[in-house]
Amino acid sequence: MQIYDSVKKQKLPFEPIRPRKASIYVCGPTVYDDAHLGHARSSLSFDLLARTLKALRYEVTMGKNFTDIDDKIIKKVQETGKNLEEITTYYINRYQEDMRALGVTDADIEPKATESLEAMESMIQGLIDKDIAYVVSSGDVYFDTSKDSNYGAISHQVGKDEDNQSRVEHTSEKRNPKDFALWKACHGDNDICFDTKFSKGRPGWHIECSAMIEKHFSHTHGNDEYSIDIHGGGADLLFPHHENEAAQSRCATGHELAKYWMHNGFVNIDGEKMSKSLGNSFFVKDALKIYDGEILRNYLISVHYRNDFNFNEEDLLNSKKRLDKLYRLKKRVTPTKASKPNIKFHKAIMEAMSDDLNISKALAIIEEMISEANDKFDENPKDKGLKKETLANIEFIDELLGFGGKEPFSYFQIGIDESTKNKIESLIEARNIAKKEKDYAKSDTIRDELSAMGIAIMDTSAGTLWEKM
RNA sequence: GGAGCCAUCGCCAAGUUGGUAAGGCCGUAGAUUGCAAAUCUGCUAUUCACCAGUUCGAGUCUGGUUGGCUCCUCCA
Repeated sequence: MQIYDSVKKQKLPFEPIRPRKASIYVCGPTVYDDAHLGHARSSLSFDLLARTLKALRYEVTMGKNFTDIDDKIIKKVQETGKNLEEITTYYINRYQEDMRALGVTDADIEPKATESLEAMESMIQGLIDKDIAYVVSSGDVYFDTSKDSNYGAISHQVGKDEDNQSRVEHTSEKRNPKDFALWKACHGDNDICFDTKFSKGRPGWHIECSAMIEKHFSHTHGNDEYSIDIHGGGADLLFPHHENEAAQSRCATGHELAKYWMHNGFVNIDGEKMSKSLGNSFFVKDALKIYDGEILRNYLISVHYRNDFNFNEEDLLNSKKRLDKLYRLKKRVTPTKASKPNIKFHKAIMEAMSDDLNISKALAIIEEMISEANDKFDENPKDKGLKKETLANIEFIDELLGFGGKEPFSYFQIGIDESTKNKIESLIEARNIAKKEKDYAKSDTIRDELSAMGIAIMDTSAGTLWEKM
């Protein structure tokens, strides 16, 4: 397995800390709103990574956090009058609903920040004791970046000159402009805070990941050089979030946070960055109202995870056509029992995915498999051995890439109710009778009627089949 | 001001340590079909934004130009 390490900026062979084991931690969402397509893509990228590692027989432990204490959540609490837990539970549930609809496998560990406050407190206290962190008069606790000689190793973008036009706000009590908050003291009565030895307040954004990784993963790795194998997240998190995480953990624990760092690219909508200010945020929930989760998944994983993704309907439809082809092939082999996937096919796909998740190559290999199988079935529609193997191929695709797992006839009938189905069936029957009597005018009229209903039909050796267009 | 990324057929998009351009969509010609649809077959980039260099050889390396984009502030 080769993965691209965005810190070392090169593809590296994956050599886990512990043989045959892979620990992955991905930065999850801050739960103050519904998940948008960007969350989906990040989730999907690392889902693909975990699936690939599992297929390579690694024992994968996947962790993904929920940031459930944060300024924006508090703002929501104040706006709605609901309490913190009501809000975060609501959005966590909705997030999980969405990700499951997209076929994302649940993480093994899904820690919440509010459940890890002791771990954060002790990590911060440790840093204060070492004089790497300091408490200012307001009660805020800052990390002293000048105490970490490796600060900047992750993002490579910490300049030596302090007089650059950085947009970091200058707080007079900070020792260095780059210092960041580990703990924010509470402000006013409406604030939500927790008591600690240093002050009443709440955690800064970066500390939670460090603390949660330490809490949930460190015991599995003991005194190794690294806490976890792979740390992932969106490309925007590289700086400052991951830089700061790495610095805290390094200074608090004496070992590096992660052996490999991976970052996924952004989702743009019709060429524009998705953002609230542009009014083009696309929530997964809204997308799911229009498109089936499997179709969305298939589309969102079709571009390499490191590239930016430009979401638009034309490409989505293109991607859906590719999925349709897979399911039409599945129709041709249904019903049958799967045997074993074709060895060459299996190997080729695994090789592609082992190369830093080369999904484009994998998809191309699938296209070849589909067209080869169709070709053979055109010659011999009853090739039992091939049917079993083809089904096994498709099941393998489903397990590794997470699509193609539906019953093929129902795939083409998503969103059509029973009574419509019955109507379609009887129209097809009437058309077949007309065809038998060579009354083509009538049979064509019926076909037009069906197509007006959005139903396409196809006469095959196995009878007349229909699909939702 | 600083750090970094990208530019391959009408569209989406691969391209390993440099060796002579995957795949899909669209289009088109044919097989099949009562006609369609589905399926299959053929065709569809002497060329990789531009310029210069290294090399026997460069989409792939180096330098420069142009054009997009991201981060440095909450952000997947």
